[in-house]
Amino acid sequence: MTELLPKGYEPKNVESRWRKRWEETRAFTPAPDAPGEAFSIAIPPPNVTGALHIGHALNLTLIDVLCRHARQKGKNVLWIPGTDHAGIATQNVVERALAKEGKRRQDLGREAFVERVWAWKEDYGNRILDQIRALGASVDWSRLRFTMDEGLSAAVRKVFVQLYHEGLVYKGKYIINWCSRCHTALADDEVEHEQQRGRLWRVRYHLADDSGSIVVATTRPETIPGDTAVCVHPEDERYRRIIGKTVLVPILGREIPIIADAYVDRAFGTGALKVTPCHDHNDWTLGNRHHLQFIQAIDENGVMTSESGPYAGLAKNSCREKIVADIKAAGDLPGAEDVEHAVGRCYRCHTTVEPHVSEQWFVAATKLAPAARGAVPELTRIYPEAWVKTWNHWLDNIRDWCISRQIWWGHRIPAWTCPACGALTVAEMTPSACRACGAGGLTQDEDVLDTWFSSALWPFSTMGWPGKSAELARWYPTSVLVTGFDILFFWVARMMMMGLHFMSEPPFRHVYLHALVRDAAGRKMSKSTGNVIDPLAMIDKYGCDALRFTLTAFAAMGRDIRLSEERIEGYRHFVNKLWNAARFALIHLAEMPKEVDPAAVRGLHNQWLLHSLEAVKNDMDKAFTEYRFNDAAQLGYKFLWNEFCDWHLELIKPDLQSQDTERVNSAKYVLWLALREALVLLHPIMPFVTAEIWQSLPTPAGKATDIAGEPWPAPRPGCVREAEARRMEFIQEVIVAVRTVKAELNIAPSQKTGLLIHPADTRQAALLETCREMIMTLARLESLQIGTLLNAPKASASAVIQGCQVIMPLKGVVDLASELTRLDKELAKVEKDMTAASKKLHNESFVKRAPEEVVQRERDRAAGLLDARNKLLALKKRFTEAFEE
RNA sequence: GGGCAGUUAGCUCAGCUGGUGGAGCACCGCCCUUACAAGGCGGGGGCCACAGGUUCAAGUCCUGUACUGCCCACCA
Repeated sequence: MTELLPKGYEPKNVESRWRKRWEETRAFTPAPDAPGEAFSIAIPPPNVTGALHIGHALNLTLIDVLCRHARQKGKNVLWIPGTDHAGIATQNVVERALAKEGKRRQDLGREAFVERVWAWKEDYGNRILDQIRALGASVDWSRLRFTMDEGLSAAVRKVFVQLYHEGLVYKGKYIINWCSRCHTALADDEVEHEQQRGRLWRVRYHLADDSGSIVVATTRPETIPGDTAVCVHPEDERYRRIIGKTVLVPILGREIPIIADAYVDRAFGTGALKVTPCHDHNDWTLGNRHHLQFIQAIDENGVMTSESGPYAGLAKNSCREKIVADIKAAGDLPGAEDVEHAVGRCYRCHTTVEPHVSEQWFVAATKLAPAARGAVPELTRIYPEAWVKTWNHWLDNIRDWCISRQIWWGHRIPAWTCPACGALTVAEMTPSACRACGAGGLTQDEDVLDTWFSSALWPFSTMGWPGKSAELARWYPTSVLVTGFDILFFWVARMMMMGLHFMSEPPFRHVYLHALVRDAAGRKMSKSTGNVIDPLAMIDKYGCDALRFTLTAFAAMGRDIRLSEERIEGYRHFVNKLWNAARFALIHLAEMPKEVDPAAVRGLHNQWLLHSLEAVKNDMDKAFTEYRFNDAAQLGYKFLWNEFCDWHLELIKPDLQSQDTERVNSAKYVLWLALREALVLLHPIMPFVTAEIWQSLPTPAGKATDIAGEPWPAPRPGCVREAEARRMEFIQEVIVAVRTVKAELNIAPSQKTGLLIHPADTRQAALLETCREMIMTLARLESLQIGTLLNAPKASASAVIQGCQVIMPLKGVVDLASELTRLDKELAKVEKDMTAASKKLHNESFVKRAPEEVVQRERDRAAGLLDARNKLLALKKRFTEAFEE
């Protein structure tokens, strides 16, 4: 005996109960030797910096939908959860927290500071795990990972050491991007370029031999103390004769050469460029090509160095003001103009990034990239495909990846320097002696690795690599990577490079890049704009299933999602609709109904619903497999609401009251079957409400089970019945026609009327006769005659459906004029369609060149329209006569 | 400067390989019909951004234009 569900769906208790149950029964902890095709997904590990945002909610929902669907399809599914230590980002938030106590990390010292970050990680990391739970993510908690846990750290060291010995990791002095606030080097893609208004100054450099001068254009006059050349285009007639001469650096008076290089754009500025190899990426290249001097004028704190003469000790911005003033005073500033130019900013703290020369560690991405590029699309497919071009372009133009960071939170670089001979020892374990000379007392490199270095190993490091784990054997490569396109390069490309190199197989078969979640106005959500939608608050307010359904329904490939609270509220109605449909069903399914053969079930409406069910089963399955999440959601929505609730539940109501037990059984069994399967179809998207209802449904075995373990319903070919479905649709059209007539004539739906139907042929007549009760109930009729309209009163409202005439006698109260307007409207529509059809059919080339089947369809249509028009005209004539009488 | 998306009903968006333009929300009207008013039933509303082209036939394919958004890029 099942209990009645409460009147309204209350998500809170239901959700927490199921969360707990699934975790306790280890429902999502797969055994490597369990049967089924392997299916695995590595979670994009959220940063332990703060709370999950709506983008995470989208990401986790989509992954969960795929995982639950894969389980339904009998696959052996592994979804490993975890979090990322997020080097710079986490260090920054902890430093900010420290600042509130008036402390800096240096006050604590490295060890104490790192401990403090670990404490933060415990706290916030756990909050994030709870949020993953809240979203209903069916992850395997027994395999939880963190990028800095022991196993993953071992993987990091192993990878670093091996790449070092292969020459794919190297240390070198290069120009890198320096954030003076985070006090660390950044990789190229950690710099965000932003158009900014700036000023372009023209500065005169005098020739050393006093034979003239050359004017260069610069946006960064504070770098003048670092100038080691002036560069012009070799074919620039204006400067040709002075190439090779020397000029004096303004104010400082240092003598530097004029060089020529085709890199210079003659049309820009004055066509002459000052070269500062230590403070500009291009100038660095020029400096190397022309063997220039390298002078560091700005230090890592953004302060002018001793090389800057009178400006030493000034902050770079003050230096700029002062040097411009000084040059102007010297009469060597012939002009200045406003320009738009790109400025690099730190992606973590938005401080302007300074190109800086220093010794750093690099991964030879240039050598690893070709394999990664080649893997797509043969070994790994990217969805949507539009991203493949971007992928290729990025990998083709890649530069070596700077991986050392001058911060404290992260994987310390496993490289030690010998105090005796200065040699480097790179090893997985702390070495006791120098590799070169055997001396002891080695000191470890102070730097840590870029956070993306460990993320790059995630798909295999989480499965136990470098050990030979059962997980790796069973589940690597992962089936699909689901992530936002914003980390395509940071993460996806690097995983590909590392995966191919260390596992000889790509880390994933598919990459599904989902959109960004924006606000209703299309703006990026951010705390500063104040337009964030907090997923937890939404779950609290509307329930997890409503949020999940909304995100799924909006996840159309290749398009951003504009989300607003109203949308979530809207889909909550759908969750509730399902709930109430189930309540109705349960009233009649107190006990398991007697089984009937679905392929031989009685009743056109039952056959129709089972036919629809076959279609939606098939279509949704396909949509899930092809990552068309929005289609899957919509298919489920339509089936449940429009077909199951709006039609079928209404159609079986008379059955359920019937004395005919076979009829009652058929209705109940189809109701049971359709609801049951609909729940399974919707379960990947709405796990909680479906689990709760499922549990209340009777089963043949008599006891409640867990829908999470229920397979995707098998196809039932015997239920595919095109002809019966078409017939049912005809009956529906008739019913809608009656309702429309009533509504438009302002007859209350509840007011029962009589009806006369004149079928177009005997086949229709028979069909209508079998569906007499359905029509009477759903159209709310007090009487129904099926036959000729000879004895119909002339004062009748009418409609024509597939040649079938539907006549509703009007009683005194009804407004006769509005029926005339209605008929005219109907006629106008038919005539418009007729004109279009006949125009087509009178077009010789159409008849001659279009496929026969298209032409025939058009002919049939025209014939149908003509018939409808004639019948409507006749009806109108009768009606008009009645009106006149 | 290059590249990639997008432009369809008031709003947010579907529309696959070309063959009578859809959904949800919003709006209007009638209904508390015993699962659901978070509901039922019905309705109005679109020269599918613009201009060409291919085709018997174009929202759909091609070319160009205009906006919008994103990505990449060393023009000081």
